[in-house]
Amino acid sequence: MALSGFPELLPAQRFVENAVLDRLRHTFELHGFAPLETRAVEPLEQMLRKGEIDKEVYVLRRLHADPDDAADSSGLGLHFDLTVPFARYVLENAGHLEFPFRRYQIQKVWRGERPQTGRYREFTQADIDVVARDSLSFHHDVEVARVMAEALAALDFLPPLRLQINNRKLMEGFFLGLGAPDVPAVMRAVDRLDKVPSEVVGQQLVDDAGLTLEQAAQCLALAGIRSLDSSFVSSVWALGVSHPLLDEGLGELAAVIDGCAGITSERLVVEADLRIARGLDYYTGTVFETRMAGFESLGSICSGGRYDSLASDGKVTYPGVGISLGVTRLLIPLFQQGLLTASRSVPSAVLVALPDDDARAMCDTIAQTLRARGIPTEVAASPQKFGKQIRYAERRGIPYVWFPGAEGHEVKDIRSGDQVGADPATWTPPFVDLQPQVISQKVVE
RNA sequence: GUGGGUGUAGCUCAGCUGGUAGAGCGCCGCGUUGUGGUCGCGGAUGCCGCGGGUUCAAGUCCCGUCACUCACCCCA
Repeated sequence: MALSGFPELLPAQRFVENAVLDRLRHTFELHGFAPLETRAVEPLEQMLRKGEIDKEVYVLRRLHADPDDAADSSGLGLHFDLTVPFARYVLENAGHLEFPFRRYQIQKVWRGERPQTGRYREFTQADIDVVARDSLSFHHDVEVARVMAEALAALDFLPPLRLQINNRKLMEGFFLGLGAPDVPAVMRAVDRLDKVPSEVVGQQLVDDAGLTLEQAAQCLALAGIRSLDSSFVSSVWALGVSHPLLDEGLGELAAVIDGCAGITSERLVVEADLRIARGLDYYTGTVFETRMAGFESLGSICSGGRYDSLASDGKVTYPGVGISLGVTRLLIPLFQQGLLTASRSVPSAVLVALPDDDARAMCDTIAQTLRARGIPTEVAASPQKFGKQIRYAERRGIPYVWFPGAEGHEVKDIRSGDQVGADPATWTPPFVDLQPQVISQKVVE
């Protein structure tokens, strides 16, 4: 019985997911990010500090706990992201960590939401963050963007991606320079631009954020600016608004965009997009979102940003910058549309056919000889007709069937039908056949 | 949490104004007596989501319920 929102994968899909996780780990470690895993549960008060997501937290309770006894409640919940647990971890282990501390964390998280395509109750996130004590150099904003961009580019079987970057200081400075009375309200309205038509947002800017029609038009003009290089700066200047915070934000965003120059390919675009706002209010500077071509309705599949007070113990503040990839959100829709799978559903590259039960020992020896040389091999379960055994391999995508013989062995590539004499001590399949390969299909319209 | 849609074979679905369940794909077998795929022939498979009601009779109508799904909210 499938539980909605708690996806379970078939073996070929899990293989693809493993390939994604392997490549992410590889890229993150290549940049020196340390591996980290935190416990699955956090104290409720820890999680409820940020945002209004309290309803979404799965609470932990003993089956035999007395529901009427408040003291029997564990006070624990499953973590709903990896940022808040990381903040708690940094505070607890500050004495053992070297700052700036760079870590990656790939784990399941849980949210008690209503499931939908791209929205799950249990899903995997891959986070990278850099956190420092007291102050964090701005160049880490660039670093985080570059590392994730590189990691995304390494997932070369995905549809084209668009990493969109903006800056909260830029937006706030612009809104302040414009004379907006309620900056957060402006932010919320602009954040809805990808959901509702700009006329509606414009009306909301007037009605809810208290802007004049002219000010609202300026905000929409700002949100319409995007560029693949730092040319957005002059576009903003052309709007004639000035504020110190605006200049600071423009400088930071230009630095991030320039810092990512050279990463852009036909598969991954990095651009400044001044409509990106992010709902979460703890971001204070750089903000990231990522969209996947053909899957825009999923929203962002990789987001994050700069937060100046990720954690604080009262005396010391730990600012950070990070970005989080929604591995599950990314993969499940591709699986559902049949755009992504693996070349086979089992690791085996070779099936050793079993002529009869007496031959099992010999077949096991052949298999062991192949395995010793790194070739994943299984022996047929029963001495069925060879046609059946070949079909067994075909169903699973196993590319080779090995036929033992008294005078000599033969191995058949069942895709081509080619069958040749072979020695288990020396025969080696092409490298690509050793492991299942990720297969991606182009979107067909 | 709010609002819409849908629940029939392993999968995708069809089943008219109620008369006791079908197709395609897949699966199994045979043709092919130890080498699959193509082709041909044959075969198996259903608490028609669950509970109740109306009726001589319910997959079909009514009520309830659960599940799935889409949108809002929010977000990876």
